[in-house]
Amino acid sequence: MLGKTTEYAIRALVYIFIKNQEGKRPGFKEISKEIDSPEQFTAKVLQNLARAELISSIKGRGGGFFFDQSATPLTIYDVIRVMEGEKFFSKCGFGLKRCDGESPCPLHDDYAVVRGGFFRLVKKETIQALANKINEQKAVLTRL
Amino acid sequence: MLGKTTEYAIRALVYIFIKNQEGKRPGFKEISKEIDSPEQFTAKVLQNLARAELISSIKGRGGGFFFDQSATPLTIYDVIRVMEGEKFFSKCGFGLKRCDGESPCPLHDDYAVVRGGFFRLVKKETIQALANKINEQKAVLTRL
DNA sequence: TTATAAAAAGACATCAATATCTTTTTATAG
DNA sequence: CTATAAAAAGATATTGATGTCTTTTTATAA
Repeated sequence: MLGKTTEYAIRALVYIFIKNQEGKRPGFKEISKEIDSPEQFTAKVLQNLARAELISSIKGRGGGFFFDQSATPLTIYDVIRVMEGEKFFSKCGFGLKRCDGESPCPLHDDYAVVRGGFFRLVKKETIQALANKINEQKAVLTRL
Repeated sequence: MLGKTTEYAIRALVYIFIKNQEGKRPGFKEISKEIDSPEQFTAKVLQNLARAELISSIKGRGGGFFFDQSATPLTIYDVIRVMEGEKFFSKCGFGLKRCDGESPCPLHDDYAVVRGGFFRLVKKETIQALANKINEQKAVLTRL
């Protein structure tokens, strides 16, 4: 479903948020270790997230990654949009270049329902909500 | 969602079924032309489908691809299973190696619902049903 | 029995996603 | 200032998915 790049992004963001709550700004080495992702590749992912302004970063001693205090909760939707692009949510399940109510593929109607469910999920869930589940030990961030 | 390989497979199977209804056995050149897919690559996909016995093929003059008369309707699920492998339906949406009720990722419950919807869709829909939609002009097989 | 049509098979090519390595820039501590 | 810690950037490597080309096998028609 989601690419590894996006999975790393979501896991990294959750971890960053959790550490931020403790008043810390983790760096990419710590993050990649904790979320079980390749170090340098994770650095690139974090760069992209920072460039897209989903997080902020500070270079140099004592630097790292963090969410702005003022920031509103970040939806999974926003992360996917940045990492995979907007078309991710509209691609035809049957592979047609164009597919809509006008000229639908034979899966169109059924697929629209499933996709709608996915869309609602990612619009509802936020990095902060996921972090809370981890904090409350209702879910885990990694499993090796 | 699905790889191109799987998309080609589904479109090809629908086309083959439609032609079979007319008493014909299309070859890969005709198929790839009609479903807008690369010729040689489609030949490989069809080989795989034949090896997996989702369709049959006959070599030589007058040969081509076809469904056994006796065959029961073929679900999209079966096609995906052959093309993408069984794990396609159980992969964690968060990217964890292990993720279940026991030790869930923070997306697990919500994701299970969406995935369940997808699962039911592909278990319900069949190549034959999709072909009927095309025949009844309720849907299209290609759009260039 | 030979020519031809078609799928099967094998080898190779391309491209995007994923991953690593090295160098540069920036900030801070001492 | 200088050493050090950290992110940013650039270059390169690997891998898997996708795609192409060529040869081989098999069946049929003439």
